[in-house]
Amino acid sequence: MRILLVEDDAELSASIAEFLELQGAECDFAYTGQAGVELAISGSYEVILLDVMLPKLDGFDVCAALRNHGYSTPVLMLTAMGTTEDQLKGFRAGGDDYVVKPCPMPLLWARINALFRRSLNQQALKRLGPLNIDFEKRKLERAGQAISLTPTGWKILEILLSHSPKVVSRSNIERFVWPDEEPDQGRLNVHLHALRKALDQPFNYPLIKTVTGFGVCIIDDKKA
Amino acid sequence: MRILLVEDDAELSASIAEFLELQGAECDFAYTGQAGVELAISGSYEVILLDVMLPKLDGFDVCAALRNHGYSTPVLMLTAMGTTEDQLKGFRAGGDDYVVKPCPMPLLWARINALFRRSLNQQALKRLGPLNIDFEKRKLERAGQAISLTPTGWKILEILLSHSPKVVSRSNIERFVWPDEEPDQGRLNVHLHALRKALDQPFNYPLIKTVTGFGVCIIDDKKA
DNA sequence: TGTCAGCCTTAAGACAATCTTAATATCCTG
DNA sequence: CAGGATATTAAGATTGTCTTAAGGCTGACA
Repeated sequence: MRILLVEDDAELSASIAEFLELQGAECDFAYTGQAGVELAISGSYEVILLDVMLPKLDGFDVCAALRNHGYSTPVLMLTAMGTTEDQLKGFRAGGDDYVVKPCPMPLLWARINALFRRSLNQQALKRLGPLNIDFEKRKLERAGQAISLTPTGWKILEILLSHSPKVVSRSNIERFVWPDEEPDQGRLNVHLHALRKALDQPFNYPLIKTVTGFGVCIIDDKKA
Repeated sequence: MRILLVEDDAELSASIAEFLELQGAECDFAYTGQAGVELAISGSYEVILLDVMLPKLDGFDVCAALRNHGYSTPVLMLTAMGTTEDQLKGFRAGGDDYVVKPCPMPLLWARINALFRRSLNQQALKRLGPLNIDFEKRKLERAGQAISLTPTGWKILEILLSHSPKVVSRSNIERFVWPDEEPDQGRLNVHLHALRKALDQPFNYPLIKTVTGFGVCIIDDKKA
């Protein structure tokens, strides 16, 4: 998971980043609101952590700026203040969640994951080539033909779709499907195989491709 | 990874270097800002650690000087001061990150790696002459024709591109591709050859050139 | 409470891609 | 032209991925 951390206190920033990277996230920094906006627009982050108290452009401004630019990346507001008014202000600016510093790291991580999960699910209805996906109803069709998946199959499909057409590493899939467990590629391989059996095998060309050494991706591409 | 450490406290310098070398990095020293600038310009370092408090030319000056010379090597500022103003000053001079001393070595190492990784990813250079490179999709085209690479091939291409048009020494390539292993030019030659076979051989002129005694580089230049 | 179906995990072996080694050839530089 | 540096090739080792099957777990339901 790629996270953008916008926080002017370098020390705090460092300790948060250290923790996030320990969890396997990739963390970029911005130390000013200005830089935050620029990075958020250029880079592709899955979640943005945004300190409220920043010089000049504060967290609210950054968030509002992003939303005005049409960016919907989930934003988690970080702040030392805990009053209701501030919270409301944060949400009015388009923040998706709100955490009061200092907060225990595991809590922060949980909130980040919740946000990420939610943002993925917002793609209730999706299409990819011959695929029709409805995450809410858990209905899936390829070329008009219904396909049924197991819960794990859905999760794998979910993360593959959300990154398509990029390659997703096996370890990222694992972290997404089994967030609190030891990595174990064995089972992932089995589930991947099951997913392919349901999604690709009955049809004329595969959507799920493996890129040896890097991971897998889902693309609608008859050749590749 | 080659790191330049610019720090006037010889004792601190030594202890940092000891740790870095334990992690497999190669560490050069400068004890004055002056020497730091010269080394940074002559040698090719992947990351520069820069103490802020230096006699005469201080860290900010060194960093600014480098940027003015067109050098974009990532700079990690080291300092005992932790105020917001100092941080801002560091960043305005073009520093990429900021660590407050004393900081735990593993944290320092994490930041160095994060910087390094980011600098590689910032290859906005997704193109080089007839080459189209997409690291996220792991897709590569030359003159519109798809080329597939092995993981090692990608890594070599990555470091060549990130230094282009400069020559990259074989030992630097090795350190990048096999960070925790003994150097062994044998295999590097084999992989280089494979890369050329995929990238150059099927086409009318080579992009990868060897500069005997110094290393190799990737340039789009039909003559040279 | 016992049974069953669906799902998940483990394990083992097959297969494929990639890597390394090593032996030999060729190229450069002084 | 000699010697080191680089290139080439092929075989064998290693690692990554796929496939299958058996057994375990869990929740629904009688």
